[in-house]
Amino acid sequence: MPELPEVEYARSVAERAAVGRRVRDVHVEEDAIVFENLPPDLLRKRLLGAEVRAARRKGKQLWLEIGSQGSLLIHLGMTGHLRTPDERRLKLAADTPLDDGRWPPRFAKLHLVFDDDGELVFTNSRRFGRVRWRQDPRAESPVADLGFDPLLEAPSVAEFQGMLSDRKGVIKSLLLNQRFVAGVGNWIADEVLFRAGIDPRRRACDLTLDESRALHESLGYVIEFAVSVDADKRRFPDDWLFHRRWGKAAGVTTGGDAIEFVTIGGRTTAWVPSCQR
DNA sequence: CTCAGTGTTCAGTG
DNA sequence: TCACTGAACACTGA
Repeated sequence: MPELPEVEYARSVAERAAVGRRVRDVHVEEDAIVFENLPPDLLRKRLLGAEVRAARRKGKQLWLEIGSQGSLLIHLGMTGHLRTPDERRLKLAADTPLDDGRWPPRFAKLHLVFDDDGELVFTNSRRFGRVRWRQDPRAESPVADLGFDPLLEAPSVAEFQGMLSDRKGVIKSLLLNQRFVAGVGNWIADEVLFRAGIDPRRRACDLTLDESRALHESLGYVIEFAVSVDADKRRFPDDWLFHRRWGKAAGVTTGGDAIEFVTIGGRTTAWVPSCQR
């Protein structure tokens, strides 16, 4: 479930299953919310017989280039996945109770079948995900409105320090602002601030140069590590706050420091007052 | 039964 | 106009 590392994994799943293939069959669920203004017949017409040329991503936005006409732009929302029969077995079978082994999976919204008999399914149980058509995604909303992607185009430390000094909002909220940095969600924002030792309630422009540098470093580290293990949370390092903010292990870090919760920008924020100033 | 939630948008405020 | 905040959205699972 989708912050940048999960979306990057979904992109790689789509790349392996779809790129270089032609679409032989399309099943579209009737869903005016998820498909916005995209009528099922039109979507089917655009996809059928077309070749998938590439699978790309910026922030949490993911798109498949379809022939030379345009791209199928997908946002996973809070509960979206891209599934293939293999991927389901290999990685995510144990990941969510929604995955009970059936194929096509529950909550399938779009089901593509390719000329090599491969398949790709977009699922979305709570319907915050979106499927859109864009001629040139990078030049149009919402991709055009995104800030930098920390994996693809991270600014230098000096540039990042300058960007922070221009912002007077709360740092946790700024990290969640996709127009500032694309791909950071609630748990990554908390993890990054924990690692950098910064109180999530601080104003961005009040951070010292050392703190800004630490934040730049931790943003790169957390995202690159999570991507390197295919966003598999079981492989995240033990000392990450991630493992300690929910469930039975919640409440105390591996170092023995108390974890507290506060609402910032409408989101539950986990932080460690004794380590974050 | 109630409520939180790995996300985004939009109305309202300063 | 800009920056920012908080509510609303849809629905499952705890």
